[in-house]
Amino acid sequence: MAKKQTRKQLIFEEAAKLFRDKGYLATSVRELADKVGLEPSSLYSHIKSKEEILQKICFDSAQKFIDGINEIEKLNATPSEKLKALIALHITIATEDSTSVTVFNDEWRHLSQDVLKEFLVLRRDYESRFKNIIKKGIELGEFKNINPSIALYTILTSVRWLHYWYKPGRQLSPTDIEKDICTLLIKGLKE
Amino acid sequence: MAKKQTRKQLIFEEAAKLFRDKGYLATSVRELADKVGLEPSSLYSHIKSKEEILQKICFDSAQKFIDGINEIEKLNATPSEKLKALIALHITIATEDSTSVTVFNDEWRHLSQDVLKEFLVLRRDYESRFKNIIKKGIELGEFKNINPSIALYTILTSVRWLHYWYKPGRQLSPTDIEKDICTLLIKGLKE
DNA sequence: GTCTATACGATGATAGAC
DNA sequence: GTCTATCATCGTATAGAC
Repeated sequence: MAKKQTRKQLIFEEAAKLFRDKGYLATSVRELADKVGLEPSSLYSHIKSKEEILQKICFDSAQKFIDGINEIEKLNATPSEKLKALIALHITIATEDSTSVTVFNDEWRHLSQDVLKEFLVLRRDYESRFKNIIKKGIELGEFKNINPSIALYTILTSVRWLHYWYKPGRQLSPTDIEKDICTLLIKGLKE
Repeated sequence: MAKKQTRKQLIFEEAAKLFRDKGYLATSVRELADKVGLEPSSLYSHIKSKEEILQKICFDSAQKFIDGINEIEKLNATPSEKLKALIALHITIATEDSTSVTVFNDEWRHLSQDVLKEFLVLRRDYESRFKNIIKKGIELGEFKNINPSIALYTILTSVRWLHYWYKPGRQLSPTDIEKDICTLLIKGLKE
């Protein structure tokens, strides 16, 4: 049932790759049409607009992070364990679906006003929940007393290069990467 | 002598802000002209092209990082101390000149082919020198034995959110931020 | 240096035949 | 659903008068 790739799916996939490689604005509808083997106008039988594609990518990715943090919050676990799970979540999403995540990370600002607003609400909410876990850890004395926002953003962005470096064929598996990044962020680089 | 702001300087400054806020491609020459109070065509008495501005921003920023690492490599210091100095360098540049750094970070890919190539050579060289300091630290047993590339990119990107969060008026000074980020990356979040 | 006027290509998107 | 034809708009940049 989910075996056959519809043309619509193909369009979204090729668009994601182009958006990732060149950026949303630098990707033309003509170029996308070319990639999927259609005339530009034919695309519009499948999509409403170029922005519709960006919207889907951004909100689908956002949903993955939200689903992840929903599960993690439910865990009966310490803040340390939750933080580890969050880092793992980011690494999993970044390695399993690197194309979408790149677009989600870098191109969201080209969403049109109303949609952008909606997107930023989701993001702010996610960040706030992530930060609460850090705060709780500090409160309980599990974490060092550093500024929670600084910790949050440092951790959030410190996995944002993965999509650009990680290639499925590499010697390092996502698990290896996760181990090193967790070590670095939680125990520090210093021996 | 450097007191008077020339119109050319004003153009570059306003362009940097627009590129930062909207992205290079989303910024039109018409809009830039409007910001500096000129007709679009008049800009071309001061600049050769829109891309010339992007080039200047990217290469000027690159030079700051290169100057910084030049000095740090000369220090008679341990890898730990050099790493701290490198993190401080990134934070200083990101807080003192956040506009340019944002553009440098996010918009370099819109440089045209030849210039882009040149830029990537500089970046690769910088990253390689940064990585060597990490490798040396691992070799000497000062740092944990984690993958040097992972450490490099985690550290590099972990200061890349600053320009978006840091406002000169904040309660936290660049020194405070530097302290927390260094603690997090070097000693880890865990107490 | 600044202006008005404009070239001219690329853009996202639509109309309507098949 | 796909095509050809086309639109309106906007992009960077230039020409030439003042």
